[in-house]
Amino acid sequence: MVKSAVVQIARPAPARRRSGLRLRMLGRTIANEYFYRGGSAARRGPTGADVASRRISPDEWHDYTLAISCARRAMSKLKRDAIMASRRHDRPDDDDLVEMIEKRRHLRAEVKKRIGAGLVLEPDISCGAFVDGVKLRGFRSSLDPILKLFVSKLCKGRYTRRGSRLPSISSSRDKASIFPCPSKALALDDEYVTFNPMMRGVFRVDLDRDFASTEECQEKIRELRLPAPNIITGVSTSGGKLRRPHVYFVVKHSVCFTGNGRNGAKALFKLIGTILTERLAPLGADRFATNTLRGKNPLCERLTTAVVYSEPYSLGFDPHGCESLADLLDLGQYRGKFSNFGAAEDMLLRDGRRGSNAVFRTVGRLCARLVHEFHPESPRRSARYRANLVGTDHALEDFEDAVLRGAQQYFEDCEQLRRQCAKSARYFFTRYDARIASANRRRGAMAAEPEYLAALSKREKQQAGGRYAALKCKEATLIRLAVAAEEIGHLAEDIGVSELARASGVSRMTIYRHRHELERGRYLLAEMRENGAAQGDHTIHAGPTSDCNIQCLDKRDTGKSGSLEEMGTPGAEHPEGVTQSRRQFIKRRGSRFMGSKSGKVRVHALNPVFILEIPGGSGAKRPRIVRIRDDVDELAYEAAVEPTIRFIDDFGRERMGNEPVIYAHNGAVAWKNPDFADRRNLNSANRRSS
DNA sequence: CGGAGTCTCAAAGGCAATGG
DNA sequence: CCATTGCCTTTGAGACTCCG
Repeated sequence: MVKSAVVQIARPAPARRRSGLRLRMLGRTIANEYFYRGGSAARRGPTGADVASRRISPDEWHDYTLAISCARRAMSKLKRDAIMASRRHDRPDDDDLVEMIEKRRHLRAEVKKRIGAGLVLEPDISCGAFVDGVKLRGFRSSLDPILKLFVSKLCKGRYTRRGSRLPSISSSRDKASIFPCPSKALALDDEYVTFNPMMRGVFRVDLDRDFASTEECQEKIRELRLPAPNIITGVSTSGGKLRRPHVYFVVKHSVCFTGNGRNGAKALFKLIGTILTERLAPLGADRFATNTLRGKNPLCERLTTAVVYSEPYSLGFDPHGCESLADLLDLGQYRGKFSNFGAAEDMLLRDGRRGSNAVFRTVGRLCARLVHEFHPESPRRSARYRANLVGTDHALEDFEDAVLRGAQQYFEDCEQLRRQCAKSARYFFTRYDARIASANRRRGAMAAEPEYLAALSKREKQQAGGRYAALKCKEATLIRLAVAAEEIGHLAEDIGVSELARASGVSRMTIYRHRHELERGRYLLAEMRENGAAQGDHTIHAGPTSDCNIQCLDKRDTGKSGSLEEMGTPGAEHPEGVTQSRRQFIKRRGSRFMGSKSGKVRVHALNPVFILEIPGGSGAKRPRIVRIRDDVDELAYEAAVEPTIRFIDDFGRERMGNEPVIYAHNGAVAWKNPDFADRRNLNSANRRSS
């Protein structure tokens, strides 16, 4: 028994990965270190024969694979040894091992059966509705690229989380009992799945009401002036109603939610999730949703899935053509309206009322906070629009008024307050730089503006970083000058240039440059001391801070941006009332499932052309293309659905072998896979589908 | 002669991204 | 993780002129 276990353990292929020469070198070094046998094992890893002939024991094999895994994760030797020791400690004994191997063998067989023979669904009650049975092959995710992307937002089947040997994907037949499933392929047949909590790329909104159809659901969402969801999933009742659907928005690049993830991107992700729920509240979205990391599974064959928009979104601006949710939702208007945003600043303002120069400080903070709302170069679109409409001078006046109104909440109205407000407002307005504007400069270039930084391209971020660095450099010089002047005992303006240069250690030229900003240096010094005192830090360091919160959102997409072609605006395509929409042709890249010739699809997030609906149960064999817009002319419409029809062809071949593939167009006209063209079948299918 | 003021240009220096 | 690139101002050396 034990011997057979040994042989089984050795079955996995030797760790000859093609992931790089360096990796192999590292693995080999460690292999040598741990169990050098002076022969082939060290060079190419142990084989089954090695193990069988007892030249390498199962324990050693475990050590070997674990050592390689540690090396791949670039661990220190100390940590590696600790992990290996702990693994040795709780390694299963031989009987457990045999059981484990049996389980895995069974699992592999299940997966093989699912992929090969297909899925047999028994008639059953699913999510509170009866669904009839059906036999299907293949996976629903083959039908549309967005479904595949959705799958990538789930955990892998096994061993995804470091330090955890538990399967990380969970699935279940109902909402209440979720259980871990060791295979992703099998988990995707269940009604509920859990998303990857570490890399989040899916927004799930739960709509707690029934809809007559998916078209109605999409229509209601459109009426709320929201971008089209990528996927709508629910169960169809016998009356054809869509019951309590889950609405999904999928983001192309997931946001890292581990400890190392950037706070800006996390904040933006959470904010967008909150806003989507808030805006969908009229349709029954639960804004106190308990777990947004679990949702109805669009790939489950019992549920009805509608693909409304098959291009993924991005959080902020994406140079490669993904439409930005921040843009489509007009995030600027929500600033300060949700918890965590603006609350801390309110506290600062309240606390700032004490002290000798309270007016000066409070007005300054008010200005810093409000200037974004009025400046013509503000990152906020609404502010830019308004400022350009009324003109810069008028915007400045408005800004002064707003600051005064704000200050009156904290201080008695008097001439001195008005003067201070006007002076500070002018100061902030004239020195406003949108690229480095931030509510809290000490935190880095654009840390307090998640919606803004996400909207920047890589180049723009670099530019902003450069400007920010330069600004900090200048401020450091100003502070040095202020410190030197203080040591001399006069105002910097009253000290000779050469003397001040000698005292401060900067060049004369630099002092000439900053002659008119010496006062600002004093202000910065005072501010720095104040902040330092608040944090119990009495050393003065004028250097820049290093904790910038910038998440690279376009890091991995270095491919050619050739998939995006800006085109003219055809009249038939014009969505009324949607003024800022960008119309694009997005060319889908060809792949195995999309057909060999990729077509051009005219799509837009605010007004998609059609919905691809895959019903649950036996209806899964009959996907429907539902037209949801009347203002598109026939030719444009045909061009839009054509690639999708191609996908369905491939999908159908995979799913049903030689059975005819039927898909209804708009619920009335049916096309059939031309390979199986048969007029008679087509007509009967048409009757069945309508 | 030394301080004040001006100009030019290359180097510095910090931030963000990238690639191995 | 680390070296490197790209980016953007600031900075400083050095040269020059003017003036008391």
